[in-house]
Amino acid sequence: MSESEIGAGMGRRERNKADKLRRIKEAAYRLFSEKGYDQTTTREISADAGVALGTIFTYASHKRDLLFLIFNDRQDELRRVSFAAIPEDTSLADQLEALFTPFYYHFAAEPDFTRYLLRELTFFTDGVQAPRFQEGRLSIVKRIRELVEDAVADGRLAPGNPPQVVAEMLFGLYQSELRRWLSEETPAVNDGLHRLRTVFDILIAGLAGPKGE
Amino acid sequence: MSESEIGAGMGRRERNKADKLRRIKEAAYRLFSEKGYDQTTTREISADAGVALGTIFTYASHKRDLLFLIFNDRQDELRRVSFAAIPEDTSLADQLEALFTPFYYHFAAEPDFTRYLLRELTFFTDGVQAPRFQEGRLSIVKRIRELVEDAVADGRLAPGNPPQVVAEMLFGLYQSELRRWLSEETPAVNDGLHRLRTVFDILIAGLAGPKGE
DNA sequence: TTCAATAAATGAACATGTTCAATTGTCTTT
DNA sequence: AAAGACAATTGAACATGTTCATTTATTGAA
Repeated sequence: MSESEIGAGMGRRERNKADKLRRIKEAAYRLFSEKGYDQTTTREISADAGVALGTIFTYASHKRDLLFLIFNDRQDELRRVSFAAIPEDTSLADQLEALFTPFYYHFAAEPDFTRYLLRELTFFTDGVQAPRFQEGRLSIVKRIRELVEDAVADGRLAPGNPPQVVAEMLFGLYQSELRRWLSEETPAVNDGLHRLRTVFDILIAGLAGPKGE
Repeated sequence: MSESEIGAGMGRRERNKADKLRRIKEAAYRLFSEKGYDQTTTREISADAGVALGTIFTYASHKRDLLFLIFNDRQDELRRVSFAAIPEDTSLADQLEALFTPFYYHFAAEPDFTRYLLRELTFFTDGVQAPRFQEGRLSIVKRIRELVEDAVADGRLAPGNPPQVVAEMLFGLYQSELRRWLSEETPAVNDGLHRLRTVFDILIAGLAGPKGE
């Protein structure tokens, strides 16, 4: 299904394309990870992938787009795993922690790459690959919204708050926590998750406490 | 006090420097606002400011740094106004709304410039001007923390939550709201502030409601 | 198989951010 | 005032992202 899969039913043209795309992804990922995004030149990537310089720009509209090209495949798989890991019949905080855990493990394994990714993504929606990346984020917010709605439905959360707003708050807090966590030299998964859990617990319990403000 | 102020007690050298800096700031701001950050070249800025190309890079370490060079002066003033506007003897939500209101007005007046600023600032701490910008953000978090501590002290908020974490949550929510708000074509101050207020109210009241989860 | 049509790949040329050795201007000392 | 020391400025040279006219490869039709 994905354009990167090298199937048998493809003609020569498609097979060559898929192969070039794979080589470009591999070269870009390896170089970005080893030397850093800024220190890697598009010429190096093209040489390493065994394609001409211009070919890079038929697969990614610009260098930034390469980051998303690389990450999009992983994101699909990550999201699948992450959604599957959400337990039922438990608290919203438990569910959210389960949802985000795979992301923390993945990002901890490649903190440099993740930092470049986060840096380049803000307000960046043009390009060939970036829209697919943004879609992925939206689908996470959507899943969180469903969790919130379920929790409200069976009384684990109070009704009244717009579920979309609540979902965006939770995702916003995740993002700001992620940035803080990645600011550390070598972010530890447990630290990051623990802090994220704390933050979610505070939002659920509220700052005012049981008696209200 | 600020290096950009053109005082009388300066020698020729310092006066020339201050004047060049002012011209560079003005040219960069005008061009960024008119044509956008990406569409403005450093050559244009240098020509417009009446300095050589290389001179740009003695005041800003790179193009990105120009954004912070421009914004830092404004940020100082903004923060002064903003802190002064915080009312006492009222709810934390009111205080936070007052704190952030001047920022929303300022950003609404130059949404394009603000978008470039936000885009470039993530994980970006090197350069000559960027550190001062980051300091500004830290001092806002610090002020929020004080507000939280005061609110806990006189019983408007429940004790028990680490004030630093709470302050960072509030600032994180502000940032994510700001990004969402600026994603709109022409962001309206009232819409943005209303949504921010909603988000703060939800955090203060908690998702679980009075009875707890 | 041959040929036209189309898609893909190429890399030289260009655009633009950044560096730095050389130059110019300012200040301090005598 | 002159000279030496120092700071600031300069722009040519360089590095690197991106474009695009040209070339090459693949496909489907005759």
